[in-house]
Amino acid sequence: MLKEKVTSNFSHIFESDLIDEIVQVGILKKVKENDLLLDIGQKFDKIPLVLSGAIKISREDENGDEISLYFLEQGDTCNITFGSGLNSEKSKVRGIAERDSEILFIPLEKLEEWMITYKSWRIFVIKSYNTRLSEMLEAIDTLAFMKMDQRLYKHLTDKVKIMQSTILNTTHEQIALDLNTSRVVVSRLLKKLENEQKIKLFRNKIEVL
DNA sequence: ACATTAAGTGATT
DNA sequence: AATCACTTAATGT
Repeated sequence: MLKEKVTSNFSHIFESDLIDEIVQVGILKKVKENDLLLDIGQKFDKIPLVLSGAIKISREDENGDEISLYFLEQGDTCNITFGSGLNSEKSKVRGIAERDSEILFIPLEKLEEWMITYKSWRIFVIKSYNTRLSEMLEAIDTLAFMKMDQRLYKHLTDKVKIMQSTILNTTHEQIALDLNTSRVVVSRLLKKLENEQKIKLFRNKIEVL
């Protein structure tokens, strides 16, 4: 059953020997929406492969203000943990389950081993670094160049993609936290979007049209 | 019925 | 775009 899940996610990338190894050493963990998977400052000896669901990766400043950077989706891995893991550094980001998810944890030693034994693994790691860097750049662009109203709309549409639903069960307050702004600002801009017929507002609920 | 939480709004910086 | 100060609306106990 675990094997099927790994196969369906990775059979196009990994040779069957590697998939067998992944199934052998991987520890499957089912997490619920809003579960904390990895906190800032935490050490880790395992690497997560996302089999299903989505993980929100966020940063935090000295005052405890948070800002979400990007999401990990199925087939993704948190590559930041590769580098830091090998140097036994502490995590610089936080990972929270955005929805119910299945995560396969791989022990760090295996990763090093596979880097040598499996070409497909090397390629996977490099590619994953690449996509993560792209997402990072996108996050920077968003923060640096986009105004709050654009950022808000992007956030909503991103979330629709992640949740695979146009109905978002969230509050203005929660959105404000993700974007590191105030609730009042979010409320006003949402109202504007509603007037533009882009969304519909309810209590604890937003429908993106 | 009352308290709590979410959301709407004008005014000010 | 943020903050204050207040109102209104929805929901839980």
